[in-house]
Amino acid sequence: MAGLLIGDIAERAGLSAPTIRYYESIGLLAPPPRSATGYRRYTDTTVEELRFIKKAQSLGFSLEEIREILALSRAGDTPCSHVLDLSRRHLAAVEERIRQLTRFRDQLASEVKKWDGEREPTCRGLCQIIASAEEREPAVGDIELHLGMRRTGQEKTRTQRR
Amino acid sequence: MAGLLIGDIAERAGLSAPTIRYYESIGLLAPPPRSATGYRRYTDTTVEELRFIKKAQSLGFSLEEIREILALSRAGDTPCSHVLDLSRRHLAAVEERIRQLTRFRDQLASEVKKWDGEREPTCRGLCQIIASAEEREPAVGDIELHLGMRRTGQEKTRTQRR
DNA sequence: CTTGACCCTCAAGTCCGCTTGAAGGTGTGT
DNA sequence: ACACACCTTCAAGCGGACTTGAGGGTCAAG
Repeated sequence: MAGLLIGDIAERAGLSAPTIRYYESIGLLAPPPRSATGYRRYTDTTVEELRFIKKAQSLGFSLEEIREILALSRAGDTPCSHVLDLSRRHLAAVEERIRQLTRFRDQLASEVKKWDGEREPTCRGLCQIIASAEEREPAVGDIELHLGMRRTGQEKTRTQRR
Repeated sequence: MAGLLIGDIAERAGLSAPTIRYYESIGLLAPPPRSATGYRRYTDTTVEELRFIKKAQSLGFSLEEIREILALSRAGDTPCSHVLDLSRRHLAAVEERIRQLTRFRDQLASEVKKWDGEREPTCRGLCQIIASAEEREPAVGDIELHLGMRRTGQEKTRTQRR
């Protein structure tokens, strides 16, 4: 009787029950105690954890990173250069992304505004904005963040033949 | 003899040969002429197209959207409300994302700065930043852009029982 | 004429974050 | 007793953007 069913915390945290089982299966969430008949029994703290996960996710952390963060945070308040590293890498990635998106937004906004008025929108306009966008050269050791940057595959260098 | 091999344009555009074949297979890239022995023969304009694709991608357009844009752009300079729609939706998504990332950056930056000085970094700090982040409620009709926002599953409402 | 670096196709695999389905057990209201 | 909304596990599927592998052909240099 004591404890919330999986559907209850799913509803409170705003995700589905299967998702919660999935999180447990990948070690993101600790397995909760079970009732005599095998039902998972949760407490409100799990709801908090789930909300934390959702927020971290929306900020661009992957489930893997969140798992790490949660593990570290459970380990306590000890100094932790790893967390600092993680944060710094995120910060750099976020700043670069903001810079890039801002430039894109400015161009796109001015184009949309131009169209909103009298002119007929043409595809050329949009294409030119894209074409003139600064190319982002993914550097070695680039951040593997999920901030909308697609991973770029490794480019095997061709051996010169001709 | 005339024309670049797939490996050549791959190298010049900065992607892999299989990727280029893949793009062709999904109709993103027009099938090039072939040599007598079946080798794809490209020109420099394909390299330009591939670079365009890369840029559009880095700005958050999906391959599907890029396909659309390219199709429209090939159709010429004709008025096109679809492009305007597409641009406006992108603009809204980009602005929301910038807003969100900026808030996150500010918090993260101040925390990292605090740690950079004298204090010992703790995991709690990072966790608190995340926990205090504003939750993004994905609205109905939310833009399906790939700007780092994860899709949220539909939440089936539980029927009240107890 | 062999070696080795390219090219071809087609199918299948990968990663992430889930969702969906099948097959079955539980708990409560009527 | 029955319906019905829950719960369980395990397996498979999905979407996007690729990558990898198998099996085989081509072309230029040594």
